[in-house]
Amino acid sequence: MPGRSRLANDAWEALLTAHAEIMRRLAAEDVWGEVSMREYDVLYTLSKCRGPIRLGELNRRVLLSQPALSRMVDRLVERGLVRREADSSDGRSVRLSLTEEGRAQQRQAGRPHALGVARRMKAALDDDEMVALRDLCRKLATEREPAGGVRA
Amino acid sequence: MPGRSRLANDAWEALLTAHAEIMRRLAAEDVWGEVSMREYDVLYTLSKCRGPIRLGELNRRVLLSQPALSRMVDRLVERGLVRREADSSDGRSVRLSLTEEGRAQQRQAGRPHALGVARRMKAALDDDEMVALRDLCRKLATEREPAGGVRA
DNA sequence: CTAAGATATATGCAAATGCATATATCCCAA
DNA sequence: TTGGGATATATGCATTTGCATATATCTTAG
Repeated sequence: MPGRSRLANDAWEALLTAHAEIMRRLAAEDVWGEVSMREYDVLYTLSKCRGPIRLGELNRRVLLSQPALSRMVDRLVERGLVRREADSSDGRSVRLSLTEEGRAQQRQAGRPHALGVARRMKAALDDDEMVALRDLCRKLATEREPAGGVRA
Repeated sequence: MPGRSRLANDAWEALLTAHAEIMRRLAAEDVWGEVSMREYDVLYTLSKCRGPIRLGELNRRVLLSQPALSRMVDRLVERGLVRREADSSDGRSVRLSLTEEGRAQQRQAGRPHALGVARRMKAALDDDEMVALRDLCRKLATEREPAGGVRA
């Protein structure tokens, strides 16, 4: 494997490892109380959106299959945390948003969660490093799908 | 939220987003054929180890609950990809390693997978950036658990 | 206007997952 | 040596997930 590809894979592996490591710790420590971590992910994503969004839109930001997400939304609606309304301009679509209760739950779980995240990040990295990490990850996530071929 | 904690959370969120984004693309594109992505993760982890390792050791590197991993190993053993032998020095423990078939499958899935990873990373980042990302992630993953308290 | 194909979400169902707990073994103090 | 507690892995069971596909709606060539 040429050095550059090697490096690319090492970087990806490091990202994977860091992700897994921290996820595990956050899952273990935080008081997720009412909502699971995955549910929190959905609530948090909705909380960041100005208005209602489509299921597919939500799905683009949450790492779950479309059917799994559809059902998770079912449960959250059932529990009164999410509102699911018809889209007047497109009969196939649904508009999803947080209820007040959902927003409250998101905040309640979010506070200690954010503290745990901050504690770990700050323990490992200084400000410049956090900025660098943030920007590199954003760049990575933003990058358009490079055109097809397997041509390394 | 103080600026530094804000920054910490932004960086973490960026990492999460990059992870989800790339994971989704890798899952969609790659020819995972026989093995699922999670199974590949296990096979890959085993392939990197010199000798056999314990289930707990494997579990430390794979983001799955211990019971889920135990059963995934069951299936991989069933399919002849992993060897599970008793540990002579500790009756509670098992020693896990790849079979030849398992190693072959790992390589077969690993090749195109690595190409896909490299293609995406290289499309988004230059060499210096990949080095920086790798090192930051390693630093993050390595950091010892900061002592308890919620004292931000 | 209509039928064929795209798009957005939901469902049936088998498989995988997590939580709680069981089982087997190890370690150590008394 | 023995009993109590730790440690490593496995099991029972309800829930969640993904895959394939169904359903409903939209879009557009003709």
